[in-house]
Amino acid sequence: MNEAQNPPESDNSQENSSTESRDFIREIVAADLASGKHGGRVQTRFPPEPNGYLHIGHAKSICLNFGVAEENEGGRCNLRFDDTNPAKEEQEFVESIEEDLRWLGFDWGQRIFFASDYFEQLYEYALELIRRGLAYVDSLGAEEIREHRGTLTEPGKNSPYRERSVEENLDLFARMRAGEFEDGAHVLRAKIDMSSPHIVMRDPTLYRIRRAHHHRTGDAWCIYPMYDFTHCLSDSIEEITHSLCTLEFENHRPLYDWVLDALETPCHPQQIEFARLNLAFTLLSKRKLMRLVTDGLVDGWDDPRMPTISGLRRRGYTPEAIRAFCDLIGVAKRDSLVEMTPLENAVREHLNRIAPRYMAVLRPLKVIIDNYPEGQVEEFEAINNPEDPQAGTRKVPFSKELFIEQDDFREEAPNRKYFRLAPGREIRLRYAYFITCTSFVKNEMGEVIEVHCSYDPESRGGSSPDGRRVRGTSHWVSAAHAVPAQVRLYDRLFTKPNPNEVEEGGDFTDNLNPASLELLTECMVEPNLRGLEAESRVQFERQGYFCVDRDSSSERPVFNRTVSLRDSWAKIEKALMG
RNA sequence: UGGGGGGUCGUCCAAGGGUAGGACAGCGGUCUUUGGAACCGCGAAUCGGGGUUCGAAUCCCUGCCUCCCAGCCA
Repeated sequence: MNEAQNPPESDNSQENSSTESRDFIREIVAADLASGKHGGRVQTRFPPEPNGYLHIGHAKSICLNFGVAEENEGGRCNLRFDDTNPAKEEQEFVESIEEDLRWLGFDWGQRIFFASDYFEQLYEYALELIRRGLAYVDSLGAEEIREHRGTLTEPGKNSPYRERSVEENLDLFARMRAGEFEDGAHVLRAKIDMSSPHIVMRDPTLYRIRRAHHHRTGDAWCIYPMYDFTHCLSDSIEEITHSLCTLEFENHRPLYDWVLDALETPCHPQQIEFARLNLAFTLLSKRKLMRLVTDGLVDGWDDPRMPTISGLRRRGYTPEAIRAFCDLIGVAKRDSLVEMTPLENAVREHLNRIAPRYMAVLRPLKVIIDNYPEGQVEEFEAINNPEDPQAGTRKVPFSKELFIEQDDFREEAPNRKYFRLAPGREIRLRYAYFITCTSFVKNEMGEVIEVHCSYDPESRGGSSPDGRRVRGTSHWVSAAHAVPAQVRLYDRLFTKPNPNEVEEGGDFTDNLNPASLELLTECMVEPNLRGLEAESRVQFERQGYFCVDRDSSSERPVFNRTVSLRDSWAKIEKALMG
């Protein structure tokens, strides 16, 4: 939440120099600016429909639209809710969208608009279209309209109502508005060309009758304008110069231009299409994300496994990381499937710079230092962030009984490259002492439950006066001081790069990863980790970046793993095992 | 079989007739009190076939592959 107050990253400011390559959209904007095409203005807009939560795919569009505006002198970007379908839209979504946008670090000043604010104007435009003989009221049913539309390869047929007089159309349309007809009894259509090879041009529907409560206009209207009619006119009303949208709207551009050419409008914005983001192992479709939420397949829109902005936030992502990611992937027209790695890498990169370090043992194994005085407690000074000296230091208590990570001990060292604890092996406890394993204890299940060590008092602080080399360093928590915590480890939501790839008759939920959440309830963390604010982001040394969940309490902190640290030992081990 | 788009390293993005480049991933190394970070180095691509040209990722022809469109959704 506090990030919203931070100015956007300016690290890349030098990349804006003219020698840097620009994407094709910025290229067009620059050329238009140079030629004075839109009177030297740059005005974009981000036009979400409030029918779901924003996701990382929207972030791409947001960064593009707000970015293009920001980069140009006097450039502006409007926030406009495309709320023309009352059946799907809700106030909750309007609020979440604004919140996510602000959190991402964008500002639209007073320029927040709603397509529904233009309903009256839009209605006037429709009247004008009718007067010009360019629109008519069709009384065919939905089914019949579909039949008349033809197919991809066959032209459509004119509706028998196509040649109604202007007067009759005006009268009917007014009565549609007045509520004289049942839902679906009539529609207003543009009169274009039923034999057009562009299906979108075969007399597209402009208005439909729909008695539904609208989140803003309430019951004031029973007719609602369609996207194709609304969007271009809204753009024009707001004097947008460049209307950036995704590729699936490329087919609609002839209609976008037709409407604006058919009417006298303030201006004629240029629609430019770019490829939407696809992210491997997840889904970027509001409809499908909604399904995950409503079917209880995830824990709400902000489940940390969700690719939503709110999910990423709860997962521990930063706005800076998301923006850096959007920067990295670029903008083009070709379909692509972006790997998860650059996203993870972006957050690692940012968190490495800002996240304070702590020690936390996720899967504890008891270590007893036999030659350490019973009852003695020492405090060691630990560096909060080696990347940031300003972050200072903290004290961590140490005593005879500790917890280390189960992974940091083996009954037998597997190979020469293994630097961790094993009988006879010496390791360093971070910031503390060198210890050597002398023995271990197993339970009746054959599991190691206790490791005995001796320590070298000379190695206090983590280095030995004789200069002997110790390759392995383990993090640890003093048993007597440890705070029990819960940690949630997240993995990819789906098992396939493209979750939509399913067996005949199946659907995307078949590809849900059953292991996307692993709950660790026995974790032991250093006392300094108690009482952090929700959404605090930290690094657990040697493990990864974690974020304090809102379910956290000071008796029982709860952490979500944002992303693990790069783990080159895991790679070595994997390679060894073939 | 209609119309509209798109095909460049594993991935994402450049090069707009003149040495195919960057980022990420990968691999190798240096350093290291996080097997983290940082730093250094190495491999790796123009969808196919013709043509124009001294010279083609780029221009022309042709073929192939792929995405989008038949909502009273956006």
